[in-house]
Amino acid sequence: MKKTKEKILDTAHQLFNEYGVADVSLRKIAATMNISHGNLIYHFKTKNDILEQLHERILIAALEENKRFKIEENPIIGLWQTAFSGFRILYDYRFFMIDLNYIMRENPALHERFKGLETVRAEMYQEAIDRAIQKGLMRQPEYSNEYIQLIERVRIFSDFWISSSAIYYSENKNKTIEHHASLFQSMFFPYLTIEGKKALNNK
Amino acid sequence: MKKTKEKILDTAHQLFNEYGVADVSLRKIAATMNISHGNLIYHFKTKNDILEQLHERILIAALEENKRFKIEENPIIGLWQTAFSGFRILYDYRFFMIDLNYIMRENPALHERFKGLETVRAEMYQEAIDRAIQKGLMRQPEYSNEYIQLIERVRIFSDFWISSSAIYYSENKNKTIEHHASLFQSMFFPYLTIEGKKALNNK
DNA sequence: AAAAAATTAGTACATTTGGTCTAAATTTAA
DNA sequence: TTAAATTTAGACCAAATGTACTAATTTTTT
Repeated sequence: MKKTKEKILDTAHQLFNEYGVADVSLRKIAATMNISHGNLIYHFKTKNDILEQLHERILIAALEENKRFKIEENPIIGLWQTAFSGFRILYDYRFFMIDLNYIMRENPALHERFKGLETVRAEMYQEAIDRAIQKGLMRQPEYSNEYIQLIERVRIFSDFWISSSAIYYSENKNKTIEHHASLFQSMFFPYLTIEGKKALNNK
Repeated sequence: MKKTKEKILDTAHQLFNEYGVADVSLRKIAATMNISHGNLIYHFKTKNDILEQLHERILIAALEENKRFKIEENPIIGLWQTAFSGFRILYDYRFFMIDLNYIMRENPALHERFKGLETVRAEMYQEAIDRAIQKGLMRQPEYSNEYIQLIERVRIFSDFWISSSAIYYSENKNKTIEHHASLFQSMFFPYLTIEGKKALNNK
């Protein structure tokens, strides 16, 4: 009977998105779902425990969403697909990215975990770009760390486009995601070869 | 006799950088500087009042720093100079960028002000790029909104490189700033013409 | 020097929060 | 059906916070 546990996570998720992590207390969560404070504490001792569980949910959701795509022979398109599916998930859990620094500060374990995952992601990007160069879809680098810089800029964009949109836009979900997906693509555009661009237009 | 007022701002500034805005209370500020709580309240009713004053300080410091540079004939270099001088100031007030979303959420007036300033900045960037194209330093856009997208990506980078560095780096100030200044430049690199690149190397 | 204004310390109060504990109620297992 | 385990409600406490207020002290003005 883990219904309550799940409902706590659902409620916390919703309140975090609405008010920000810092402004939501365990008591507020309990009050919102009409259970006693003691009951909530029985399931989750601290807010950090809830955040860790929600982070697990994010990872699982992202993994699930990613499975829906078949393997792409064009590494750039494959990379975009992975990124976009992540975009949708993260938007649903946008409190996590908006309050990223706050969460990392309060929860060192999550901080380390998050950094580790980003390392994996960077390696994946590096491999995709290498393959794209081999296939003649992206040009050779003009200086040694050109693509390392691109990857880091892509990481920063991926980590903070939601924060940015929270400040500058208040549009609906789909518009916001599409807009930033387009921005994401535009980061790669100048590095594509003629063939690389052609391959995208045929899609 | 505004010594106390100034000292409150100094202390708040330092504590915000160290612990984050959400975790610093008015009482903590007063305790840190050994004045009574009532005294602090006399000068600043709320934390938002302090934040607004600190934001003023940021703007003034950025303006001052910017004056130190003479006008550049190369619009790209001019743009970089402005950006880098802003980088240094913002790093000193990094709490503001790290807790940007939190601050904007709690303080709608500051939120509007911040958005307004970003609009001005975007226009400045657009003008610099136009001039760079006219001078043959940057290439023509390959599609209609290519440079609008670049500018938005630059904005996101400028707003959040400090947040990113807080998560991924714990190095010293100068190294961090130099690293991200280099990343900033690399955003423009693929759009420069041969002449544009030459003009930079001669610097 | 005296009066007025500004600054400062200190007290008191209501709220919120995290944390602990107990007893009742409910569910599960024997 | 009864016993054991789990879940839930509710009370209690201590710490922190914002807010309001008063009185003392210091500074400035006249």
